[in-house]
Amino acid sequence: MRKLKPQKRDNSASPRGQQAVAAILTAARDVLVEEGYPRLTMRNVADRADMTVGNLSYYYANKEDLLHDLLEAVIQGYVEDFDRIAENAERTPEERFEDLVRFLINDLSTKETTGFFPALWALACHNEFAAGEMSHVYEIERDAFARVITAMRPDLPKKDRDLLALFVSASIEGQTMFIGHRREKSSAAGAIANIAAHSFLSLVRGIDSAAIRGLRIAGKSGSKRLAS
Amino acid sequence: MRKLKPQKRDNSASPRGQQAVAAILTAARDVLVEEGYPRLTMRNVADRADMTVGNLSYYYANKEDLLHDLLEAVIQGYVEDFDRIAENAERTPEERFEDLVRFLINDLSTKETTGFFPALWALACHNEFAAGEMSHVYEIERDAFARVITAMRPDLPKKDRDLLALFVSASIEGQTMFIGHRREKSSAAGAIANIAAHSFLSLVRGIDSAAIRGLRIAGKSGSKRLAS
DNA sequence: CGTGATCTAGGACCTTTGTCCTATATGTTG
DNA sequence: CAACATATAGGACAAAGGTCCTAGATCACG
Repeated sequence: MRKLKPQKRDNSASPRGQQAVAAILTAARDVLVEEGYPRLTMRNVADRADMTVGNLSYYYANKEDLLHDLLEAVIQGYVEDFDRIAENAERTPEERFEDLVRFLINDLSTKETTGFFPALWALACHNEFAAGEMSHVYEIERDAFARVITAMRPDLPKKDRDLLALFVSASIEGQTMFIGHRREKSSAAGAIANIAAHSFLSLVRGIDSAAIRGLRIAGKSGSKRLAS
Repeated sequence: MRKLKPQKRDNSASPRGQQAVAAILTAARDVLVEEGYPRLTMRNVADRADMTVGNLSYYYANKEDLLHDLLEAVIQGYVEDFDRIAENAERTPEERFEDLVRFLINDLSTKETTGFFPALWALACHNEFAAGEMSHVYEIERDAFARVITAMRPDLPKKDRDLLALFVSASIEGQTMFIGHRREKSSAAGAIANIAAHSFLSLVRGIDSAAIRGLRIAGKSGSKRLAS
């Protein structure tokens, strides 16, 4: 949230000020993505935004406020993307499902996503606000999946559809560290997208509630669990 | 790596010293897991190990060395687990595959895993050594999967088996943030484990190279991609 | 033009942190 | 016991970082 000094409101947000705030948030995002959270310092952000610490602290009186606005702004960008895709009325549910999977996996390869999300996950472990923002963006993502899955499998209870959405969404996120921007397996991104589309589509098409509750069936010996 | 002063070798590692190093590494891991990387300071580690910074710096002259030993030690623990399971000769390949999936998902719920890995992922983005350790542990994990997949699907080319191992391994890691220790969906861990076992088993049993290369087949309209 | 709001630079400050040094303590070994 | 390696505490030091303050610059507008 913009700085609120006792005597000044940020209601104004004059054009110059808005531009400065935008530059600050972009600079902050770049620092976070390119150098990591420990290097996200007021001075580093100010330098990258071509201003001084003194000026930065005119807009953001403390680091916490800056981090809040930064997370909010970045998360908001992703939220808008999800909604746009999930609502594409020109596609069948199965097509929309595959669109979502491929869009998300494709997005993992961008420098911003590969750099931002691992930082967010780590931050969310010990920062209440980051945890909330993370919760928010993934709720939107799962909801997008859940709507499409509902169209594909109206027979499944809502609880099971939500679980499928959770599983698919989480599975896709997990690819980040491996096929993300400049990662070891980034050349496999295309094949992984194909496997993911195939695997998740088959899963949603074919699974039944019994399997989710762990009642074994098709072609397997009864599962004797490992001693943990 | 233990401190090597010019005049002293660490070849000795006397019993008292070994104990101190163990206490330091445990303390460091706890700080990282419970408070996050930014709070992993020499003083915090020393406090938790019930010693002074001066004494800590006798064992670790700098933070980088401490971080190296910490990551190495934690990673080594996981590596040993994977090998133990993948080599269990009493189980069929499909059983071993399911064992691996369920073991990994089960492990996500531990405080150590839920806290350590997100920190490692973020660290690996900008720290060469962390990237190497992360690469190492996942190589072992994928290799465990790849061996079992080879037994299940000897007909598939090695390249495809490796891709399946990558996809499965990454998908499981992605569950961490959601069903991990004290996470929003941790109560769904059991159902997610069932879905994962079902989904990944079906995938490995049924996929063919054509699907991995993106040649559409079963029951779908040809894929017109989204404009990115 | 001039007056008030907005913006900016520069620096001061205090705390945290990594690193280092020295004086003791503790243990081991001849 | 004497001598030596090992271990520990306590503090010093500089660098980095978050925060704050003040003096100007810039700008909108009457």
